[in-house]
Amino acid sequence: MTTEATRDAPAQKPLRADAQRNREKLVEVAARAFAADGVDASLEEIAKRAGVGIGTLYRHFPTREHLVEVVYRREVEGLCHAAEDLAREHPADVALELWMQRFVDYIATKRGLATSLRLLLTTNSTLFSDTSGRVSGAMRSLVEAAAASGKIRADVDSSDVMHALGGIYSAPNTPDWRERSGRLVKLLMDGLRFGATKAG
Amino acid sequence: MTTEATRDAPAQKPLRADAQRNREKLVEVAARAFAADGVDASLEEIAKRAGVGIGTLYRHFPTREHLVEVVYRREVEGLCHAAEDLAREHPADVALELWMQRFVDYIATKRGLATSLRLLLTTNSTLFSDTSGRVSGAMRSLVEAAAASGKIRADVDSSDVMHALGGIYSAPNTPDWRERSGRLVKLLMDGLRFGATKAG
DNA sequence: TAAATAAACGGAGGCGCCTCCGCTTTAGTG
DNA sequence: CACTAAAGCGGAGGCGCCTCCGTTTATTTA
Repeated sequence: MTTEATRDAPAQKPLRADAQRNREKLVEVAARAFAADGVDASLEEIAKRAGVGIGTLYRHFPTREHLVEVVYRREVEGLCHAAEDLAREHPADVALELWMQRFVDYIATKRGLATSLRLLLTTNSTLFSDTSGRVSGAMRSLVEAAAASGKIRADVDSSDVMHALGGIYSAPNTPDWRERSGRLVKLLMDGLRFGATKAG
Repeated sequence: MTTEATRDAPAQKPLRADAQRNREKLVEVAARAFAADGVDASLEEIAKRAGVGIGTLYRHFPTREHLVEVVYRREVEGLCHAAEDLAREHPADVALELWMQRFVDYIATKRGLATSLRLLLTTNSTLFSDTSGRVSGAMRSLVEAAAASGKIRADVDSSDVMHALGGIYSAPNTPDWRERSGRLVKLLMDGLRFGATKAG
């Protein structure tokens, strides 16, 4: 990687300071809006809350999909960062568990975006491979670290864990979805801790 | 199947005569509009051209997708009807060839609708299985009739022919797409006629 | 620091979406 | 035919999308 001003501005000439600020603010506000109201959140409302004109929003993100994509990438990025932070600050098994809980939140937003995200992911295959690669990479290092430290059993593969989490995504959209998913993660952790050399 | 007033109104109490008329006109106009301008054709424009108010359009088709679906089903229906008509009016091999040419037109519209149709077909799997079943059924009877009459070789399966036509759909969207596809159909027919018992 | 210029801003305006509900038409009924 | 209820109509109105371009601001240059 060469030097670059910031994520989201790869190989572009650096944005003017105000433009940079506005762009970041927009993404941040949009992330909240999409999470709260789904992808159909009003772009004019997003612009207003970010304190910019609608024109500014459109200059930065020529279509709604552009904005959704950037928000989604940011989400993934955050999830992966969290993996590193958690690994640094907690015992390996706890880190894994906390991360999986955060993963549940991530899936929750992803479901909010469901329809158009699905379209986006089939249309833009780069987006799909980029993000799924990064997420499963993050998970792999957490699982491997936990296994190496003896906090979870050593005979599991991270892809198995990923697969187990698949149930979260496909579970029906009931109101208690979040609690169910939380329990699923706990259950999964119990299974992973069972028979570990340094169970705790 | 029980008695039903009309296609598109299965198991509903029959529409009032004016409603029926308006509905049909709307579908007809929409079909043209979608073919010409893609799925983003203005619904208000469609309503106007059909000589009804926008409210009427929305009463019959609560969302754009509903309308797209009905138009698409009608398209498929027309394609299948054409198979029967052509089979009645032409020698079996000619019928098959003409039908495949019409199939090209059908694919052309389908491409126009591409993005939202893809979404619709993954969302609404009934639509997918219904239509693909009907289309491949139509093709099968044409191929079998042509094979039975000795106008094309007997050792081909209709699914092979379908597969061969797949190239039409996946071909890049160049301006000369239609001609290319026409040539592909001719080429395919030559292959099918080669070694037929009653080649002509 | 001031002037010059390129970059970015923002919101008015035009268009399409969709809902809502008072008005019109149809299909019965006597 | 006249009347009525139910079915259907339609377009005004409110909102969101997106473009366009005159105005403002950051950066560079002197």
